[in-house]
Amino acid sequence: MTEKHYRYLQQYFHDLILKKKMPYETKLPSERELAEQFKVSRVTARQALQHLEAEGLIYRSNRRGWFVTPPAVIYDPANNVSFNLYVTEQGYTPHTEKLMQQIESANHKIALLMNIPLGAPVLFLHRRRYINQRPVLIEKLYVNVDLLPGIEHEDLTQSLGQILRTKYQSPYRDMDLSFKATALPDNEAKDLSTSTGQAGLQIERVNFSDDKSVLSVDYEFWRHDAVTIEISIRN
Amino acid sequence: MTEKHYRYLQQYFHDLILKKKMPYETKLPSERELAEQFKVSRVTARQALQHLEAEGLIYRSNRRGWFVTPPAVIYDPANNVSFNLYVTEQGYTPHTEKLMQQIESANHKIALLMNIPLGAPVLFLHRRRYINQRPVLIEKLYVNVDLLPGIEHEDLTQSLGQILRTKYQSPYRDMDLSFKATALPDNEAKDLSTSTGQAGLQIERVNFSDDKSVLSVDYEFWRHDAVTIEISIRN
DNA sequence: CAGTGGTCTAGACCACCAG
DNA sequence: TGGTGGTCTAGACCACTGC
Repeated sequence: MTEKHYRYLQQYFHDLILKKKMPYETKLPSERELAEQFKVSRVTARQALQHLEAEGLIYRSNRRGWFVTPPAVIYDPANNVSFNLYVTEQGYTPHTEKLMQQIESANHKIALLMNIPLGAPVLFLHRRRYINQRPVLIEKLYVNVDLLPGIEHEDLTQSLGQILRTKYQSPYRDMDLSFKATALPDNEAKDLSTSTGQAGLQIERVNFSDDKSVLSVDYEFWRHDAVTIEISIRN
Repeated sequence: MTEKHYRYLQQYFHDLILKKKMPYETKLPSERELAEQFKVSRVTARQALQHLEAEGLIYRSNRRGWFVTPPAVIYDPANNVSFNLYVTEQGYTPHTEKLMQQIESANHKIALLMNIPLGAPVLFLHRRRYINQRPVLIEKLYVNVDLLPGIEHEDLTQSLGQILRTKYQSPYRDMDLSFKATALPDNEAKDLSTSTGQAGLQIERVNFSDDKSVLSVDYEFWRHDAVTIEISIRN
């Protein structure tokens, strides 16, 4: 027996979804139903579902069930377009939720990056961002308040780049980017109402001003199936 | 009972590995041994191992066992440094294996990208690249032979960028990059001797010459735990 | 050949979500 | 409260690796 049982179930939904027979956000039958229909144990059905999840074709939401994944949004971190704008331009509906905002003391890493004293005040911003009501991104931002006085009184569900450009005449220019495919940490997985250990894409971004001082440091955790990064390098 | 059994095992090795008590490439005990030692079923032990794998702390090699993951290499696709060079510079040993090389007819997608007729000859190159004897990257390359006559007679285990620079005075300059965290396709998973559905990082790169013609199109599939992408954007 | 991970079963209870 | 996914057990056989 070289046929793997879970492959049937996987292939079945793989084909259905790619042929667009199942619209985005469609709920799949329950694991118990699938197990019965495909005459496999529930464990085997789950294995198939987990493979489909890894392929990015379906996702789970907490204990509510499995759903067909909508298309990934295309994101160019080097291009200073706000989340709200590029999501809208691609035909989706963005939404940003501020989970926390507070002035913190810079820890070692942040102090070093921003070239400020250890313990100096920085603005910490914790946001959750949605595409079509689906939470796709957790963002943790550290902002240099010395360079941007009063920033904490702005509407921080907006794009920071936007605020800097319009209110501070201090747009992002240069940046250092880092990407890593890794499991979402437990907290971020929970905030994205997915399961612990779920695959994700981690982005770190250090934003510099014209005079090369660090305006902000940005940590982003994306659902792996929600985003494709595209960057053009032009010399 | 709020304690999850698999968490004990996961935490145990998580701590051991982060405290560097287990050197890279150390083999873990077998799943059956772990199940017995931690008094859980083998299924539960496997779940813990899969979580550690998602974290990038351990990896599996075919049916040989589970091993501690070595550190990820840092890769800047925008910087024209060859694989051999940047791997070496970071203290590891690179190796490249040519799996296949042949002249093919351009399919629709490649013809469109390269702006050549459908069916025109292109050089297809299929390579596997290793870091410290561990296969980490599968590369599929399409090269514009019209612009680079004789390229098929070069030593194609070398960096293509290197060859272009030294032999053709036609270095890569501009490029379009795309990244996506996704499961490795079955063939690539097999070539990397990991399991199907394993998390990976997919990179697509279109390389342009000085006059904006397309020199090559590059598809890369990395083990997710083997690489961190770093790019600097300077305006 | 022995040992490994890969697949699979037929149950069970728990934690959480929605109505 | 009923249904969902999340966790878990104690087995079993298969496919492949390495000796």
